[in-house]
Amino acid sequence: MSNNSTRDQIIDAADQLFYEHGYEHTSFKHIAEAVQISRGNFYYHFKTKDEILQAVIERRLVNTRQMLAQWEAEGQSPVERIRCFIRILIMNQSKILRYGCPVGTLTSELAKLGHVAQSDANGLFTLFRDWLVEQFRLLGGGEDADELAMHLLARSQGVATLANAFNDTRFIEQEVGQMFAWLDANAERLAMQSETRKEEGDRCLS
Amino acid sequence: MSNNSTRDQIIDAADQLFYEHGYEHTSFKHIAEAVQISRGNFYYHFKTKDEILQAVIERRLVNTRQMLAQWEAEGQSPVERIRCFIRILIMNQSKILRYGCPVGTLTSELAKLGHVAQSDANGLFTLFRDWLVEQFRLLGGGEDADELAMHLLARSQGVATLANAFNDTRFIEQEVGQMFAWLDANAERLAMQSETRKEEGDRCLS
DNA sequence: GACACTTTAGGACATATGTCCTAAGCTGTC
DNA sequence: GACAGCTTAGGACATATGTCCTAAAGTGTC
Repeated sequence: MSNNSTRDQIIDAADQLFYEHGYEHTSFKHIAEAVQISRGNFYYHFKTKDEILQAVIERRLVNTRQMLAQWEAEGQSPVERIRCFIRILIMNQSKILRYGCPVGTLTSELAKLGHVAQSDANGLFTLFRDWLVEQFRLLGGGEDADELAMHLLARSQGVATLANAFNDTRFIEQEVGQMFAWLDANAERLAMQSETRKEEGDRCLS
Repeated sequence: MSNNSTRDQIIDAADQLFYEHGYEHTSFKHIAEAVQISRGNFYYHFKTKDEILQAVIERRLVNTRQMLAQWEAEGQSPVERIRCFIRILIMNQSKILRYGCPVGTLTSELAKLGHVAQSDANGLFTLFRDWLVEQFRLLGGGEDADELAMHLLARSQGVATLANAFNDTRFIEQEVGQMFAWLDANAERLAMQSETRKEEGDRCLS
């Protein structure tokens, strides 16, 4: 999706800097220096700071969609796919310890700034939410699928925030273990429920 | 704790503005205008922006300690006290929907800025953490008390972050209900465990 | 009323920032 | 080689910001 064009390099650098130092605290100059181009050149590609933010969010949306699609393509069970989601906390451990969750911290900042792009950034959350809802539905979650999805999303957000504040690796591992257990328990419960429902259906038919 | 002195008014205004718009996005001018004083007068009370942040954090620490002490003074059971903590999400609902958790968003921002006051802000988390640990210990949590405290802290953080992003009141209520249930289940479990331990002790004595 | 101390007002100053302009360099096509 | 279009460099410009200075106003004490 991203080649080596100046424009893409700018988005890459901005993406990283926004994550590490926040949107507001990142200036044109910072980004230009990171890419080693002049501010004038920068302006040629992006007229305003909002434009870069927009591009960064769009790239993140694309990358996230791609990641979710890959998890699906790997053809595992819904439970295994949800485990992939939980495992992000482990995979991105060191970054999370230092800068928190890229999605959560960005939406929080934009909410405080009253920035117009806030709803676009929220789209990142929605992406994960909808995907998780789909997985829980496949597990037989039915009406509860959204509640389960939001619950898991919230758990991982909280873990990222506290792990960042306390700089605590062990806490992440601890909570990830609990989330796995929670997932297994719910998967089993939902399987049993749909089993029961099937039997009831059979009884009605006979 | 806070009287009506100019200094206190400044801290009040800064506290609120830092929460609503973020530390970096709040300028000397914003605060001065909120208090309706000149920038010169402002400078008389606080030489640097860091000094105001320090004062705001200290005030928050004092207020939080006071709140926790009050929960204890009301002389209820540890479970009821922990419920007070969970209920913050309900009490401060409208603010959380708009600006997220005051503690979590501040520590996140300071972490990104690499600000020296980050550790002081983390003290706010530590305050809640230690207090919760104490409550869970009273419930018989023993070794697990810290894990339970951190878990609850993380859950409420996650709820605040997502409620803010999705501007969703119902989600807060939903999750608060689940946290209450989680608390009751754990309180019961811990009570049974310490009961068993007591019986084992009795058996050893006999 | 004189004096010392605290508090306030208003603006100075250097720096940083977002935005914008102009001229030069590069690249491919005829 | 000429030309057009894309890309880049460098700096201009107005504004905002954190910090700092000086003078005046207010306040209480003797």
